Amino acid sequence: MRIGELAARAGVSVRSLRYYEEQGLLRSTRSTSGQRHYTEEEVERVTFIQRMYAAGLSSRTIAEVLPCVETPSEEHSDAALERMAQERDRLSEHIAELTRTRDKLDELVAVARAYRESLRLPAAG
Amino acid sequence: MRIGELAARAGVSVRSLRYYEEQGLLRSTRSTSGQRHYTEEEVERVTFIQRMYAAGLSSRTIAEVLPCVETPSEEHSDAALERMAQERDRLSEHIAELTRTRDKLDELVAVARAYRESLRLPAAG
DNA sequence: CTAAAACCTGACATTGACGTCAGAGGCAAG
DNA sequence: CTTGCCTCTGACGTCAATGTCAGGTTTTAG
Repeated sequence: MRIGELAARAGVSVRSLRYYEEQGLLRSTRSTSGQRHYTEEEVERVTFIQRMYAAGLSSRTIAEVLPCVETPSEEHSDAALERMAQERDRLSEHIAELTRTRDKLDELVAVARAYRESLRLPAAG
Repeated sequence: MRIGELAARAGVSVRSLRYYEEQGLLRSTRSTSGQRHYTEEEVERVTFIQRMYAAGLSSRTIAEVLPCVETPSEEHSDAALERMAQERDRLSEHIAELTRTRDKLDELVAVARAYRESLRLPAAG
C-alpha cells in the first residue's frame, strides 16, 4: 500500500510517516518512481510507535527499543532489552504519579461539589 | 521568601516561576524594589502546577482549574468544576492507555527474555 | 564600602513532533 | 491527453515550556 493508505489506516498524518522514516522508525520499499510502499504489518508497527510516543518516549528511545520488538535476536536483546525494561519502569512510575494526580483531582472535585451543594442548602444558603 | 528559595524548595527553575506568573498561575507580592515575595503556601501550589503539567494539562487549562482549587466559591465552581471533572476523565483515559502500553512492554520484555534464554540453553544453543 | 550573589525585565534560542507550502512528477479515469 | 488526486523533496512555520544571555539594580556577607 502507498503512504496515504497507511496513514489513513493507522490514523496518523502522511507527514508523520515520513518523519518516522527520517527518524529510523519505519522503513519502506520504493517503486521505480520513488513512491513509498508498505505491507500490512506496518499498520501495526505505526500503531505501536504512536503508543510509545503517547507513553512519552522520544524518537531516539523508540528507535532503541524497536529492533527488540521486531526481531528478537541476540544482538539487540542485550542493550535494547535493558533499555526496554528501563523504559517500562519509567512508564510505570509515571503512571503512578498520574494516578496520584487523578486522585488529587477527584478529591478537589469532591470538595468543590460539596461546597457548592452546601450553598444550595436552605440552612446554609 | 524570594524567588530563588521558592524555586529550590519546589524543585523548579526560577525561569519557570516567572513564566507561571506570566501565565496567571502564580501571584507574588512585590517589595518596593520590585522583587517577588512568596508565602509558604506557594510551595504547594507550585508543586500542584507541576503535577498538572506532568498530567499533560496546558497552562491555559491549569489556569481554568486553579481558582477552583484555591478558593472554592460559587463563581468558578460552575465552569471550572466542569472543566476539572472533564480533565480528570481525560487523565483517567490517558492512564488506562499508558497502562495498556506498559503491559504491552511487559509482554515484549518477557518474550525477548525468553528468546534470549532459549539461546542459552544447551538443547537449543 | 565592596564584591559576590540574587534579582529584575526583555528578548532571542531551543527542542520535538509535527503542519504547511512550493514546485515538480506519477497515475488511474474519462 | 488532460483533469484531478496522490506522491516526492526540501524548507520554513508552529507551539509550549524553558534555557540563556544582556544589561542593570538590589541584597547580603565580609
